[in-house]
Amino acid sequence: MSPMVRQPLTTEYALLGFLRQQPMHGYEIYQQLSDPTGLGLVWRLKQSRLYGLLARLEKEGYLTTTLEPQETRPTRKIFELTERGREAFLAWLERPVEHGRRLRLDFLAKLYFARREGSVVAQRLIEQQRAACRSWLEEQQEQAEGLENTQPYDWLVHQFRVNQIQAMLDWLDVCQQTLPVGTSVA
Amino acid sequence: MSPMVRQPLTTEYALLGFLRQQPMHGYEIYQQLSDPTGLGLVWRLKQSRLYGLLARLEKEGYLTTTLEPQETRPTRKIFELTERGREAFLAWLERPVEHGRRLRLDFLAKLYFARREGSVVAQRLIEQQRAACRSWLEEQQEQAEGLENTQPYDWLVHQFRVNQIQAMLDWLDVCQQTLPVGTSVA
DNA sequence: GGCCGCATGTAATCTGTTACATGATTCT
DNA sequence: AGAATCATGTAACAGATTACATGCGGCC
Repeated sequence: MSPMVRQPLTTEYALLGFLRQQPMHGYEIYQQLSDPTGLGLVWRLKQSRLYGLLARLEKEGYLTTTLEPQETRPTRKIFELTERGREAFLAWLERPVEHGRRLRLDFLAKLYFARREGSVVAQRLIEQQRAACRSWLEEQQEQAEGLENTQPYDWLVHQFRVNQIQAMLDWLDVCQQTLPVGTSVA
Repeated sequence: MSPMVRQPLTTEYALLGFLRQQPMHGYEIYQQLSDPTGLGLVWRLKQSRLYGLLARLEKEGYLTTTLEPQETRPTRKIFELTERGREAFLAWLERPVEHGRRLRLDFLAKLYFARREGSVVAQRLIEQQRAACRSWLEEQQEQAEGLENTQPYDWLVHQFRVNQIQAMLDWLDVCQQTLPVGTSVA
């Protein structure tokens, strides 16, 4: 049996994402992700949990820290991405989510960071996700076939999913259209 | 400070729902809810967890048990709804869910049991839920207003929600139309 | 005098998953 | 011989929320 390496949670990837721009201490990250305009609209994280996740990410080698003492306030712990952290983040950023229920939080978080990376990255992510959604849609439509009269409840369940996925596809279309094409950000 | 009585989880209401029809032992409930045609399509529950939840529901007075010894197999524990359990279940059944993310599991479970109660109950539930969805939709549309050019990410987030809610409303419409009108089941 | 902002955490509790345990019977 | 079915659970762990703890400075 292999030692089984833990994958970071979406929340953790988001923390790595904030540090892409520049090193920051915990409280500063907290303020950025709490911004009700921006990721705060989608994602909520308690302060205590934030510190716990940062500590774990450091332990697992995604982050390094340096201490910055202050005169009157508690010493700041400045977090910085390691190479491992940078790679893990970028790999996460281009993977589409693997289930419809993951659009609401995970995909919206990916989109937030992908847009920061520039519209090439964002367009690629959106296209990947569209492909995944199309394949889910087909699957659900197949499974719904012929059920309408024999298993009305099952049919309704599949119809629910079909409608939700169709709405995601329409929305991804809007995303694609509102993004500038092919610009890359420093 | 009041003692703060715990509300059952959706999973627990579903267990109460199965016992609406007749008293059953744990393993029998497990089989019914694992039926891949029916609730099993929506809800998954591990056996060990099932027994834990049943024990808690009994402790909290929603269920009573009687033991039924068997010759060769372990003694069965037959669960039966108490009056308190019956009331809690019926009250849950007519409450719409209070957030869009709850449609996928919670509402589909309610619908499953509401249909068993008869189409009067189901129609009422659906109508309640439609009203809730319409109010969410308005709220999201309001919040999206004017954001398209100033806060493109926030606008996309609201558009995502608008699309999802709109798809729910369309689907609820289909539900209403496929149900027989005003029939009541014994 | 009391609350908010800065800056860090620990501890308890709850929900849920995974793994393990038992032991007879029937099916392949 | 081995797997599946019947029928019950316990124990360990992981994720997430809630509450608690500390301590200074500035604002009303």
